[in-house]
Amino acid sequence: MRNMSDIIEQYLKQLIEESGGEVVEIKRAHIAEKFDCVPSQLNYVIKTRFTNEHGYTVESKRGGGGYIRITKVETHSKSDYLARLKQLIGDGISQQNAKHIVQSLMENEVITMKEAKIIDAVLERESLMLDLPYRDRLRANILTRVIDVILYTEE
Amino acid sequence: MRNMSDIIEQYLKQLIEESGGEVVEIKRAHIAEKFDCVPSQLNYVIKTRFTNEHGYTVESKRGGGGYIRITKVETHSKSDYLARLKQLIGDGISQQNAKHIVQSLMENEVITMKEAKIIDAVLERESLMLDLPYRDRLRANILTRVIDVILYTEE
DNA sequence: TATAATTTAGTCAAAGAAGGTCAAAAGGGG
DNA sequence: CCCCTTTTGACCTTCTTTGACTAAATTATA
Repeated sequence: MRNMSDIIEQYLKQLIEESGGEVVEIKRAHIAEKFDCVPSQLNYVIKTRFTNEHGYTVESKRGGGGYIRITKVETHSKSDYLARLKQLIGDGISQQNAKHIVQSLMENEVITMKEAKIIDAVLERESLMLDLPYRDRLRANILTRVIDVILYTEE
Repeated sequence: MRNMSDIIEQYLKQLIEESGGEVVEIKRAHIAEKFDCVPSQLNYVIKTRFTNEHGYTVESKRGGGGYIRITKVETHSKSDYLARLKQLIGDGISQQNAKHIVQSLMENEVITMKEAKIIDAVLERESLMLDLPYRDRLRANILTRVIDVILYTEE
């Protein structure tokens, strides 16, 4: 791991793993102290690596007994999971968020790495040949249809 | 060796060799300092000597903890065939012809049925949201890039 | 009980740390 | 000499780190 944010990301994922793979609750200041960084770095890590597109939900509470709770979104029902992704995509999506979704699909073993690479390649801005905001609309349209294919394809 | 670029090329290949022959990860600024050249010379070396055609894949990340990773990939055994398909596609292709190409890829076991369905879905006119003749150009562009991924993806 | 103090977490923008691009200048081989 | 390759540097984009300021909950106090 090359930087603090990556290290913290790994640490949090490990905590989730250890606690049954579903959820983890932390104290921001405590983690910050453990890794000798400012508390707001935790917010940065969460905002860039534990988004909905990545398949996580984050809740928190301030004040005494405050916490940050990161929950891994349930993906056991494939159709629910894919429906949720379609909702996230909506009618426009950035390349970055699309990549996060594809990554999530792969981590949840809905697609293979090769399939992920193919889909990623399709969704790159250089592939789509359009300017914003049309490009994000096109990307959303394509990705949604790909997800439908995945949903209706027996393996 | 007569020039800096050749020397750096050899050095990087040696690094790959030493690390098991597959991959090397460098810091651009660090290598530049070692060879006393400007950092962008590394980009030149990579762009001219570590391309896909040369059998390498390059990834990188900016910011703190950034890196450049060069991976040696085995080019696909069916590369002649894939090159021919790319030529066939040119800079425009109909949905029907695209389907034929995807079918051919599957029959030649270059892609699986699921991969074929995904690619087909991407290339349908309803996915591409454009009117002719732009749609056929977009389809050609996407399919060409997909073939490149297949070409340079380890199986 | 209302208010003040304390304890958490959130936001945002600036600074820092890489790598990328592009085009001009410099070299070298025919 | 001419053309192609290499070298160089100014400027750009992306990602990370940091800290000042803000907001919300809880706890202590008048």
